[in-house]
Amino acid sequence: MSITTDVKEGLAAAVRKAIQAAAAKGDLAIDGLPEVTLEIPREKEHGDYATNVAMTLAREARKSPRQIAEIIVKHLDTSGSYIASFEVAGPGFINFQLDARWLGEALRSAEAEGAAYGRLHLGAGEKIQVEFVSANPTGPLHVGHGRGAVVGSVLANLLERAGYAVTREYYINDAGNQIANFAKSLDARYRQALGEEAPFPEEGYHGRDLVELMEKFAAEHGDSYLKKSAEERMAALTRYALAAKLEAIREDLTAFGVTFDVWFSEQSLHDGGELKRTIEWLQKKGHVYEKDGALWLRSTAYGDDKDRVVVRENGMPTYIAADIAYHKNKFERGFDRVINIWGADHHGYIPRMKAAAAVLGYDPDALEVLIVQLVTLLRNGEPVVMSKRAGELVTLADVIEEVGKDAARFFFVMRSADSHLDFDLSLARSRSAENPVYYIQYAHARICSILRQAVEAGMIPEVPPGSDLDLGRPLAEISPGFGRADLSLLNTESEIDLMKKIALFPEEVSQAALRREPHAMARYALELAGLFHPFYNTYRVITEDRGLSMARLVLVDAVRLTLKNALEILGIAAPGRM
RNA sequence: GCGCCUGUAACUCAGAGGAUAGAGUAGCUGACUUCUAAUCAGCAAGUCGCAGGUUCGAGUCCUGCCAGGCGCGCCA
Repeated sequence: MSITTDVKEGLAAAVRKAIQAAAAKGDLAIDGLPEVTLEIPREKEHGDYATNVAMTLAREARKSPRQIAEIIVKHLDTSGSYIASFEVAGPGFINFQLDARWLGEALRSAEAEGAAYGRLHLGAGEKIQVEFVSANPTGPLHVGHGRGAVVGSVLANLLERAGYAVTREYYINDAGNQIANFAKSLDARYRQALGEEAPFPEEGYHGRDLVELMEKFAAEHGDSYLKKSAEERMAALTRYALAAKLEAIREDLTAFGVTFDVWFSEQSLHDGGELKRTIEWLQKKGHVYEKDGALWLRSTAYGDDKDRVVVRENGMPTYIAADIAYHKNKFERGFDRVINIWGADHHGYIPRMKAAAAVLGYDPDALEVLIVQLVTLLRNGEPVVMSKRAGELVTLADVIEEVGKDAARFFFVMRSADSHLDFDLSLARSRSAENPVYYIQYAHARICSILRQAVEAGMIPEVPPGSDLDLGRPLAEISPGFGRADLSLLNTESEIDLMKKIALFPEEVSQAALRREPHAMARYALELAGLFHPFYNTYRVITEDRGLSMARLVLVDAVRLTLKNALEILGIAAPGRM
């Protein structure tokens, strides 16, 4: 799968064989084989990989960990492996030093795979749906949505790269109370646009966007809608405004590098009768009961702390009713797994939604909810004051305009989702050393610059069309000399660190995907760039020594490809010049 | 009151039970006739919220407290 997993599995197999041999000879009194795990030690002096298996065996084998480690090591067969040396150290670790050849192979596989480096087959075609953003179309997207949008889109990218069949979906809340409310707000704004003194609804949507929208509508249609019935008028205003708001949302998100495969309308569940059929099904199966004139879902039977109303006393279905129908629809579409990304203010909704999945006969674990904590917007270190009531808020579009798409995406995804996020606008905007986005992109641009120089120096014989070199292709494809480079010349600490980091990329993708931790990819990119810049400042790539130059060109090109792949997952540009 | 998230350097945060807890920023000292200084080298900075427990080993797991955020609707 990847060179690091091969190496790890090879080491684990060798250790297992040694334990087996020791047990067979009676040196170790154990039944069965323990699980052998390999880790990369924090301290370099502790080798490339280490195992703690001797410590875990101590109790069973009734010997000290160090004794056990010595016994294992005595039976260790290193032939045909990458193991160059090993030692027993500390409280009973077995540390392995590897032959540097494996790093050369890692570099070659990064080069050979190019844009596909880090593509895995973990998912084996499993179908996963990621539903995210799903912001109410009644107002503009704000910063909180921005974080959810980036976390969702990076997670979807990661899962796709890990080999899952991913569907990105946006659930449009275009039904229910809030839409009625929306309609009343629109009606008031429409009348106001026509010069009437229409009262604004108590719980209305105060945003300026609706004022502008209705001014536009009034300009287009005049007062013709005042002559129609209130019902007819509000329906028309709502249709008009929803279409406009949704289009604006779609445009904002597209500009932000966030796209969806499916836009799913809540109203369509009402219109198509799916909602009604779901409620009937729940009734037939006895998952609901009547009380106080309302219809309740027995969600406590599946771990929720109270039962939930699905149909109100007045006969109107609640939000959860539609959501149950929606999730039924999701599973019926054949998704093996459904991941929802919600803001922290919705976390209390998880148990009832899991209960709903269980009621529907699906495994509640097939429904995952990723909670994204709140965002605090800062400017010059001070919180940006926002009043939702007065309609004063910084929208996502404002943020993108102020700091740019790349910086905004990076800042939204750089922290773990369950950590509150301080988003400092002034920092994100600064084109300076403090800004981690540019740090990463600059590494990429610097490498492209080196490669351009290499073309001029005649080291790379064939130049791709355009010759700007911010291409996605590995140079190995266009330069046969790369295949012959002697990578054993890469032996400084800086170069070895870089090679190790590159080798780790597929594993990073897999872990970030499986643990649902998109921020790990941001961190990885930062760390890889953080190894490149010191290398760049210490060593020259293009020198009189042609052999060394070629080896270093392979190295920096592999860094470039890996950075580009990481940035692609993050949805951030990898510029060839800055 | 109950539930979820958070508490690690002055600040913002990494750190799936491992060995001496890391990075960036801010502070201080230095490096551009060099493949891009949007960079680099160095110095300084810690009772990992507190108290118990589990373990050969705990920032990491468990329990209880403390502090902050967010929820606990016939709103969505």
